[in-house]
Amino acid sequence: MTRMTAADRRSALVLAALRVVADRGVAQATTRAIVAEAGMSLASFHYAFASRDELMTELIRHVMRAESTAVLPDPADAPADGQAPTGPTGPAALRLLLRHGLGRYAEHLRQDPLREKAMLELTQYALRSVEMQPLAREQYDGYHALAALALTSAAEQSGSVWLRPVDEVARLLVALTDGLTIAWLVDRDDPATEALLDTIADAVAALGRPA
Amino acid sequence: MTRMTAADRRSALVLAALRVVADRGVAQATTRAIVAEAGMSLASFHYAFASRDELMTELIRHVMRAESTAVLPDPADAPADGQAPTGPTGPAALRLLLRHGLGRYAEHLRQDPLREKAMLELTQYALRSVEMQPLAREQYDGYHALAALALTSAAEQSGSVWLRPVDEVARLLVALTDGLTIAWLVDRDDPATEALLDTIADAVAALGRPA
DNA sequence: GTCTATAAAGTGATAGAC
DNA sequence: GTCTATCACTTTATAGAC
Repeated sequence: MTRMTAADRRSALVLAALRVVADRGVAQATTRAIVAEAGMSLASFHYAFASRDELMTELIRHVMRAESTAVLPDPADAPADGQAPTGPTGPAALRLLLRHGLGRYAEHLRQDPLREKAMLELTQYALRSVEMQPLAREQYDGYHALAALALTSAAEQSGSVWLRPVDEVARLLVALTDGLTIAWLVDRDDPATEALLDTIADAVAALGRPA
Repeated sequence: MTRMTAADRRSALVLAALRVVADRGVAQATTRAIVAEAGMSLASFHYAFASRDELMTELIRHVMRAESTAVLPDPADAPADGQAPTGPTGPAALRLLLRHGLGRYAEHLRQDPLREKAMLELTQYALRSVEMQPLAREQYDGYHALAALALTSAAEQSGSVWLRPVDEVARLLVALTDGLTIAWLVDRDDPATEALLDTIADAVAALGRPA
């Protein structure tokens, strides 16, 4: 019917696949379900992709890129590199910065739970395939680097230093977000999650001290 | 061929299904794969279970029961209820108790990574089904209760009290184990995981103080 | 009770008309 | 390039012989 470039068709199929995975899960993301969501014929799928696995690989690559930017703090909120702290400093300030960042993630999770559920499923899916496992690894390397950046920025902004290497605190932070995501997806307990965010902020802030 | 009671056959199929899920994933745990693993015919499956979903429900129920006991500390290590601390006390003792318990979990994970991968997959699977979702919720309620018990015991043993409600610290601990499990399954980075355990012990111990 | 054989539906992928 | 029609295979589940 409609003429599209192969690249446009691939990207449309990837986006449709993401919606299907989010709504119904990886197992139900069949080629037929995906082309129906994209409004294409089955043959168009195989014109754009050699196989379902090729699409899944591209899908995983796509969500990993998108996720990294989605969790990034608004650049307007961050001070320029190497600048001196502008607001209040000390342990309480560090704790507040952490609490604020965590709250933003929780809000993101509540607003689009299917998306985070899909991310977890896609990670598991990648872990089952030798070809895709490196993608999962790259993704988590990216998360760790991103968390390290955010933690360094928070320390600078609050005039603090970390008592442990920032990479280790970053791994802790990533583990915490994964864990709180699963916990919330399982019981959807908002008050418990808010309390958890407070507890996390306390615990992580205890790993810093005034510079 | 061999005569078995229906209950025996069901339990044999559940155990076979767990092996298949661990080795090849939930998606590959077809009825055929499961009966092959159990050394039965396909018809025997449907004699014992009405459907594949009925088996999966029973499998999830089974692993949840088993997991709770697997992570429990050796009763020989724990002092009797309400007893006064016997060893060293104070923040360092609390941190050491936490680090020890975390180390035991990490060892469990390293020794049987497929099992923990299967647990995560089964949780996701349960979250996709309205009938099985309550099972996931029960499982995590159980985890939280178990973690609260372990944390209370650690505080008693080290003569400490928690600065936050123990249920909140418990939720933190469960989130951390889930998160570190995913991180390790993704990159299998043992040194980073050991460092993470140290960092976790520091951060969580900071939530306690001497009684 | 346990088997073999098969039904019924779904899957990824392709052929061939246009 | 895009479609319909179909192939070859796998899936869950059942029928019916023994």
